[in-house]
Amino acid sequence: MALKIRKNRSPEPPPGCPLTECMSVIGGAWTPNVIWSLRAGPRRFSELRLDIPPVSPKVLTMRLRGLEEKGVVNRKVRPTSPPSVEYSLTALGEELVPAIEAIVAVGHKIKQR
Amino acid sequence: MALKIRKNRSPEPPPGCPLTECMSVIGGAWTPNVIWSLRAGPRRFSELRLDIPPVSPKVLTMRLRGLEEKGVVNRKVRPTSPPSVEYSLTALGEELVPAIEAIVAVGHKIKQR
DNA sequence: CTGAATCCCCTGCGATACTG
DNA sequence: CAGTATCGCAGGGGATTCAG
Repeated sequence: MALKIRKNRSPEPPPGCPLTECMSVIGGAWTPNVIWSLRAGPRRFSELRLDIPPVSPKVLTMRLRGLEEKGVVNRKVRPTSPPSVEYSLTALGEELVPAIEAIVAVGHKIKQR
Repeated sequence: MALKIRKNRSPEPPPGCPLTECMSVIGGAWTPNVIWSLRAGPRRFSELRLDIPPVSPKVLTMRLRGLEEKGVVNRKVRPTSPPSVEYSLTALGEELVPAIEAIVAVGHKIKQR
């Protein structure tokens, strides 16, 4: 009965390719903005929301969690009375700042047309 | 009547932001691979397909068209008997090679973990 | 050979409301 | 403050087929 087995379905380029590997890190919506914002120093959750107004808390959380588990950002919970959580770039996270900078630089060039 | 006008529906960060601007260029699936492939020199349609096997012709065309209209690649039709089209990076296109390189470099770092 | 046209599924993301 | 839960839609991208 025409049982199509499930065509490969590889929505993304082969994992293992460094290019793809990194794109999966910065590819999500708002991700570059988050990193860009963190680049200047540690930021709390709500501060990030202020830095990037249109992002919803859900997505911000998703990005932060994703980045955390990829070792790009640190999540430090401060046991204060009003809970506060501080996010910062790890060493690895710092590594991709230049990449983002390169992207921003090209962005300028593109805008100029 | 609580008519919330807003609802902006801005699936993407504000256009005008250079970061976003560039991400919209290299953000599509396979786009970085295409640029990466073109980096070494001009390539024809089918050559690109060989370079990036899993990409479908439809998507490849979409990417190429998108990149063309953003002034990143040149499309040169050769009026040969079997039609052949050559794609190459424009000056602007060359500009974003470093960005991709930076991304690839980070990709390596990430893989090493 | 280089695409254009179709179909269709899947995920990502937005919005909103609720909790510790 | 810092998230979590739920819902829903739109669009991106895969497969396949047709055309100049």
